[in-house]
Amino acid sequence: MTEAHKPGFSDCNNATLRRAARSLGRFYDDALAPSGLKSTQFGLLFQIHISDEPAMGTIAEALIMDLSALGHTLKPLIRDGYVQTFPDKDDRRVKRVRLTPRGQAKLDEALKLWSVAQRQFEKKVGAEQAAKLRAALDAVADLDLEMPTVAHSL
Amino acid sequence: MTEAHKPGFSDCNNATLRRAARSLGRFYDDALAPSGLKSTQFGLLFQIHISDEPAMGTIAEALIMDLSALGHTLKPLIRDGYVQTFPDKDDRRVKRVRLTPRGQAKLDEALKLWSVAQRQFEKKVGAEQAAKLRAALDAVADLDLEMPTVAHSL
DNA sequence: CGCCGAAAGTGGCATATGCCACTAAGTTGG
DNA sequence: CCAACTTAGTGGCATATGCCACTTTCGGCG
Repeated sequence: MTEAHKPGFSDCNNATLRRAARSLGRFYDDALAPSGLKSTQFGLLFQIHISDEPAMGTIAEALIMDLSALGHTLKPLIRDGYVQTFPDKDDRRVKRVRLTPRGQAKLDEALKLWSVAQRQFEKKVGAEQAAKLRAALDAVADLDLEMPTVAHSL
Repeated sequence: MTEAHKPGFSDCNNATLRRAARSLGRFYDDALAPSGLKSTQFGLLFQIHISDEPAMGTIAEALIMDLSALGHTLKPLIRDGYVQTFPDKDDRRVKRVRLTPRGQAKLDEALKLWSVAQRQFEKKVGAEQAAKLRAALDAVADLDLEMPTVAHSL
């Protein structure tokens, strides 16, 4: 096996992932800056766009993010008039989300900026490689990881 | 499963990366929870540990994070007595960082928890695959991405 | 030596994210 | 029908990160 057993932190999958996320996030943020959107906001707007007036829980699940975190992240977008929420007709607990016309326009604007960054990235790493990487990341994200914590089976 | 993904533009490399980071981050956070450290804090402590009383700028560079962000992230760790800072002897602008004995102990404690999560992860995706993924992520993080920004003279 | 621009941090402000406790609203079993 | 449980969000609190505007030091340079 030729390698050490001692924990080399440089081998931490999570730390490596976060580091890459900071780096790439910065790049996409810069690209989107002219639109005034952060890459996270752009992603959120897009997710709403491709869904059909999704419930908050649905969005949170798709993005694998905490429901309350989504609620917080949504606030600036609501404040700026890009999205609006409305109660589900059948279940009053459910709050659905949709883009406003202004949000749609902003998304369209951001998409142009995004595609430049996206192309730039794929030019660097290769479209094929990028696709593989995304597939790997999706696989990781969808892993059903559980801590072998003994006392947690209830 | 239950993917709310539609083909096409939802192939944003950045969004995919963040999504995976949220997912994996939670897993490692859960694993480290008994120590009271977040995975980010653990990573930071470790980085300090493997460096030799690094300057803040050095740490920020290694982790590809904003210097001011590092400063903020460091605060809870200082407050809790895990790390301490001290001025560089030759350059009074430079602030160096080191673990306190207590920080070292906490890191040791966290390392045990971390290794469980790490092993769990690698068991799921395979050590080989994990290594490849980390390599790919490091490559992405170290890419010299530049926006083909149109105008401007520096 | 004294002014100037670069380098390293700090603080403030804003968004990103999570967890927890709590409320409101469906669901279900008796 | 009502109590108990479950589901969907909210609000508060804390950390994670970034950018920008300073402030303090350093390193030149005339």
